[in-house]
Order: sequence, then C-alpha cells, then structure tokens
Amino acid sequence: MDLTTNSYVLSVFRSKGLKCTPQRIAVLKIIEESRTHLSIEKIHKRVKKYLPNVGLATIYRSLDSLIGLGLIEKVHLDDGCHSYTSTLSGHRHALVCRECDQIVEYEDCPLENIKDQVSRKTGFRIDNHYLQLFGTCKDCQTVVQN
Amino acid sequence: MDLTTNSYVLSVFRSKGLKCTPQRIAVLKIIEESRTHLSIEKIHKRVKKYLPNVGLATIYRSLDSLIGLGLIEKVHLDDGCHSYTSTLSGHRHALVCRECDQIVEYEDCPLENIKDQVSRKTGFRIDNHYLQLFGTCKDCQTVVQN
DNA sequence: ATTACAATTGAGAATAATTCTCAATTAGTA
DNA sequence: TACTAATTGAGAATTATTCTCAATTGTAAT
Repeated sequence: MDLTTNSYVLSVFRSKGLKCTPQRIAVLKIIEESRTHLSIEKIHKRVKKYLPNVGLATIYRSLDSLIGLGLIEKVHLDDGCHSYTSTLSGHRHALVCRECDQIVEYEDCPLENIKDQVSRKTGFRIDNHYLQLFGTCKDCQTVVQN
Repeated sequence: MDLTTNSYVLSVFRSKGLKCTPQRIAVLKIIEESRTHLSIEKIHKRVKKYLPNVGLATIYRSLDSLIGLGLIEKVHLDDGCHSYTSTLSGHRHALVCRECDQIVEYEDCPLENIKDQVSRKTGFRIDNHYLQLFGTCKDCQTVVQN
C-alpha cells in the first residue's frame, strides 16, 4: 500500500493543524479500499501489515481524527456494533447486506426534501442525519436459504 | 410506577414464550415515559427506585428481550453512544436535539417510497432501515448561544 | 390454591471495548 | 538542520458488556 496521499487529504489535515502521519493515512486508505465493513480489530490487523508496530490505541485515535476531519464516518450496524466508511466521494449512505456483510453505497441522498418536511412539522433545525438501510443484496437473494 | 401492564404487551411476551417480569415491565415503562434518551446507567438507576435489588445485568438482558419483542429500539447517538426508545405508538424516528438532548419523535415514516427507489437502483431487498436526524429543537434555537 | 418446571434474576467474576498516561519519536515548520 | 508541539507505542486503567450459577419466580397444568 502506498502511504503517500493526495493534496486534498493533505489540505484537510493542514486546515485543522493535524499531522498527516503514516498511521492515519493507512487507516484512511484501508477504509477507503474495503467494500465490507471493518471492525476496529480488522483495521488494526490490516494496518499492521504495513506498519507492524502500530498499537490499537493509535487506531482508535486515528479513527477519531479522521472523523473529526470529516474523512470517514462511523457506521452503526444493526446489531449495535459499528464500523467505519470513507466519505471521500461525497455524501453517501450505506446499504448493508445481512447475508454477506457487503456494503453497497448510493450517492444521491434521498433525504434533502424530507428534512424540510420534518423541519416544518416539528420546528427542528436539522443539521445532520444518519440513514442506514438493511436488507439482502442482489447476489444473496438468489442463493437458496438454509 | 405501576408495574402491571396492558394486554397487548402481555400478548407480545406470550407470543414469544417470554415471561412478563416486573423488571422487564419497569424497563419498558421507564423508556416509554422518558422524553430524553437514557443510558443504561440511567435506566438502571430509575428501575432501582421501584425494584431496589435489580442488577445491571438484568437491565442489559431486559433491553435485549424488549428489542427482540420489538417493543423498544436501540437509538444510536451522534457521538457513538446509544440509548433506547419505545416503539409502542408505531414506527417512529427520533429527532435528537444537540443542545438539550431532548428527543422529538415523528410518526409518519418518510422512507417508504425511498426504499422502493433505492431497491430499484441497487437490487437490494430492503427489510429494515434506521434513520435519525440531528439538529436543534425549537426551544433551543431561541436561546442565545454562549 | 398448589405444584412443577423452565425462564429469569442477582451477584459478582470474566471478558471485551475504549481511554489514559507518559516517555520516546516524528511531522512540519523556520 | 534544529526546534517544537503533536503523535505514537506500550501497557495500565477504566468502562461497557456478557457470563456463570445458585436461588427465585412467572406461567400453565393440575
């Protein structure tokens, strides 16, 4: 894995005065490159392939930093666990397949007008939302259940 | 607090062969009656007022049972913590105020048609969703920020 | 009402998840 | 190249959650 990064990511780090360390870049890239959700332990294991001495605490800290920078998002799974997903290609929502754990993402946010509607009804000023859909992906629908 | 319950709740317990215990009813009622989100610790403290010997493990177990019965739902907060909300008045979504922690709920689910739309685009069969909106409630919008 | 039995509970131990501490290291200036 | 504040690794500490097991209790059948 190439632990250098692009100038956009670099500028995000700079804008908050955070250092762009190999540990943080590795965590970010691993999350970006994964198509299924990764637990902290899995992220740790994968980062260790490239940075064998990295500690678990650093993974936690990197995740926090990256969330603070808006480069990744915490994803809450149906069972109460959570994983992390990259936000680099813009606002995304996750579709989590219960069978194969695959995450499919879709770009267009269907919630913009819903937010207005809810705002009018409740008086809330809404500044963030969290949507996740659970189900069975195309592939797993054709597999015979056992 | 009245630890008896109505026949609907009773029938839900019976339908899954679960016992309708005072501990479970207490947890359910406390969640139902609260308008803000409650941590496990807070639920534990409140249940203790009525059942002083209740253990923390029982709160965890009761919450699991009630989720299994569909009587409550886990709510993921923006900071990664979670709380619980009653589902007794039908399908609800939470609006969480960042200022005062108040939860406002709205009954009508705006997602039914969105699910179809996403299904068509991605091939997913969607069987559950999780939506939460974060923002500032009406009251807190008028308070001067400090 | 009583009984029988499986489900549930309380208590605390065990485990898992997360955060903290601190000395050593390092990224980003100057 | 040197400086400095931020970051890291290691492991301890804390917090959250689950497990174990003997005692208790809700429920259904008598």
